[in-house]
Amino acid sequence: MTIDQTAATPNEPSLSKGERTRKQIIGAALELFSDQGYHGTSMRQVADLAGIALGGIYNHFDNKEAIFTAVTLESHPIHTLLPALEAESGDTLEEAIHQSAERMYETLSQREDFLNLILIETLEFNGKHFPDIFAQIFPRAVSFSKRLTEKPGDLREDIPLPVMVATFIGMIFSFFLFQRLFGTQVDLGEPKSLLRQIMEIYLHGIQPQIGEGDRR
Amino acid sequence: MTIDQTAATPNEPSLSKGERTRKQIIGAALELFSDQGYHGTSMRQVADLAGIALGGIYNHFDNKEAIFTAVTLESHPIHTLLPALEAESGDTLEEAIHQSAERMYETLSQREDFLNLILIETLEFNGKHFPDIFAQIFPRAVSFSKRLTEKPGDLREDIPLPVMVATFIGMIFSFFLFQRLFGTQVDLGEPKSLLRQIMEIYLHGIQPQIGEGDRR
DNA sequence: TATCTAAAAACGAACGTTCGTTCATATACA
DNA sequence: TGTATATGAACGAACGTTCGTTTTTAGATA
Repeated sequence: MTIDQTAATPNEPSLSKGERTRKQIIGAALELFSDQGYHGTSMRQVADLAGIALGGIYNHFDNKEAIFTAVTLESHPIHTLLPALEAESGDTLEEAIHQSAERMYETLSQREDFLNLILIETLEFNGKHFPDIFAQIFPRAVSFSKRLTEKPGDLREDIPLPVMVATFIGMIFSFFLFQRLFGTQVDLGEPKSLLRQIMEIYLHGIQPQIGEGDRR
Repeated sequence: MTIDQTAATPNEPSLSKGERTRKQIIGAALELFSDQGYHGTSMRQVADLAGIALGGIYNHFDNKEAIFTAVTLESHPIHTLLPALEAESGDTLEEAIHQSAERMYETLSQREDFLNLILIETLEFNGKHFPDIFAQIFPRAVSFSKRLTEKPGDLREDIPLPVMVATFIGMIFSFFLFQRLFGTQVDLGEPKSLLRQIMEIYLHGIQPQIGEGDRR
């Protein structure tokens, strides 16, 4: 296959027409799937929102599930979340944790679809695509945890590092889930201070039980 | 396909015929919904699994959503979970937390459907039925937290009690979610000891930072 | 206990609709 | 001009629901 050059393209997008439509379809699908679930979304809805005729979708995707797979792998909001987890910040362990949590919060609250896509994956696909997603997450989570251990502030030795990282992610996750489930029913205060309190609970468990010299 | 009822509802002669089939329908629906989601489950599947003709369902329910509502309110696994949360145990705060978590773990691991139903509720119904469910949970969670404060072992004063309880529930919840998502990908050790470690993280956040005990 | 009977429940074909997908055809682009 | 893309009607299957009918149930009568 020859690589089409077309260096004289006047328009700014280096994307071909087909690639642009493809991205439109993925964008529409992401929005609809995360809103109504996979089985609750029809191809006609995707076509309408993407501004394309129904049949045209099949010029870009073999079938409905191929669209979901593409959304999962190419446009999954996890990609916007990971940088938030990774970004360097905080001199001490406590600062790093709090700031990491806060960044994840800010990112996640702008991407409601993130939680939804994970739920779809779990519920409607039984985690079918998770190995692929996980392959992207894992190395970065490892590097995040490595960086943690380099901060001043000791970690408990009776709890493995991966468990600590998983618990951190899990707490942030359940923070959002809880708000979604019971947010209108029970008042736990302003989100940001709630998250800080939760991270306080997390923090003082991953430090030695009897205080090392650190003071916050 | 296979007609298997009687696992949860044996042929109880005290119930009228109609009530028995109604329970069969709810049981089949619970299983199917939690497996494939709401939109992913057809009335024919429900009828088959319940061992009843398609049309017969409508002698007991107005429509499909009425079945889901009935599952939510009458047969929701939350009802098997709450007693586990409540059961009295442990003399100290630490014992009570660990044992409560362990009981919830044992209950939840026998009811995979619990997590699923909550996900369906969140994703496909946007939490429509949660006010009703929450009304059942709330008083019991309050009494649980009250009992916590009566155990020997102090609680931090800079974090509200409801936040502590919500975090506890959230951590157990995310413990299951994490296993579901990444259980086959990452090894965090045997579930029971993992849960203990997570609860260790939780515990040493809700106690005073430097262990001096005076309160209440 | 045996018989009768109205209501409840079960049945499965059929309805109208919507589903995912295909197709022949038209248009746009390189 | 030839290929990629767009179109929307059409397809068969599956969807939730309805319907007329038959069977079962449970209480009243005897």
